[in-house]
Amino acid sequence: MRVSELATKLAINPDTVRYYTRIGLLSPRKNSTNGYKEFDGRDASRLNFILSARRLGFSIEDVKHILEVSDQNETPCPVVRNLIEQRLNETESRYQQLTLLRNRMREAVKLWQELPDRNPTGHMICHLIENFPGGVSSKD
Amino acid sequence: MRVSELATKLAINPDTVRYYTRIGLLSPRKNSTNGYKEFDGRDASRLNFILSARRLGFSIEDVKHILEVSDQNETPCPVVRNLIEQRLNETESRYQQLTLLRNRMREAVKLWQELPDRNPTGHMICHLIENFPGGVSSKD
DNA sequence: GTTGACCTGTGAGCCGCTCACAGGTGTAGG
DNA sequence: CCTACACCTGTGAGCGGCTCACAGGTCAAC
Repeated sequence: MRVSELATKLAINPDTVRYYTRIGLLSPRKNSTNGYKEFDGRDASRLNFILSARRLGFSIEDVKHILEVSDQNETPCPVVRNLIEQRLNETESRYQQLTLLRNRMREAVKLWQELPDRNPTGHMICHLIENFPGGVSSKD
Repeated sequence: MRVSELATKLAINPDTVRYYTRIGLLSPRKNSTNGYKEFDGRDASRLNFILSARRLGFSIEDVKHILEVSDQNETPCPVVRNLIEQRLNETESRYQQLTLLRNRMREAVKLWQELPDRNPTGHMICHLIENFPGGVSSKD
């Protein structure tokens, strides 16, 4: 199986397959006559694993680590349980940040419907943005 | 005012001030004897504007665009209203994605508490990850 | 033999900083 | 005047995870 066939099978970009190979997550044989990558069934399940892990929020570095353990025929499960706790914490934190951002943006859109346009002045570029609550205090 | 003083005043990294200067958002005078950047009050309010805009989810490119309009003494407000709609849409979409990811991760953590560790096999690297519901269908 | 769709490896681009580097400058203390 | 030492300079690279661009090789069908 060559790059594009594998990529099509798993519904991803061929360049992603090449990329994973480049960074050592996949190790296809190379056709000795033309140098093309040749993937087999094991490569396909390996790639399938990588994609599943990515969908669960594991980083490429995490995946690399998990594969190293598994490649030594040790169970990667403890590592996996450990890593997902960390990644979940980070995700919760990003989620909070993003929720706050979304709320600010929604509030801005709503608030700005009531406000007029204004020309910039020497110390004000856009009053909509600069007067939006939550900026750096100006009585500093 | 020099880089570090301005950075301290607005509680950001001096390198960020340098970066914004580098990409043309800020244009401090240069001290002719030593080449150091010299910021004045207008630079400070400009930077304050940039930071406020960033906190509202505008991209650097957006900020650049808004500043260009404002620098020609035109009101940037229509542009600002237009841009925030786009950014809000993108943010809502990222928010949905992140919510789904967070839910998958939480569910995985919960589900995996009931499941044992297992050694890798020829076609399975980590059953926790590969058997997690929502992966690519295997009856393909 | 020619077309045209595939393949190769490598380098760069995306975003928004942040850090590293090598060297110049400013200031306080001896 | 000399020495520390903290600051400043510009530029280049690194982060993550791809994605695209490039120049050229390969292969099947006609």
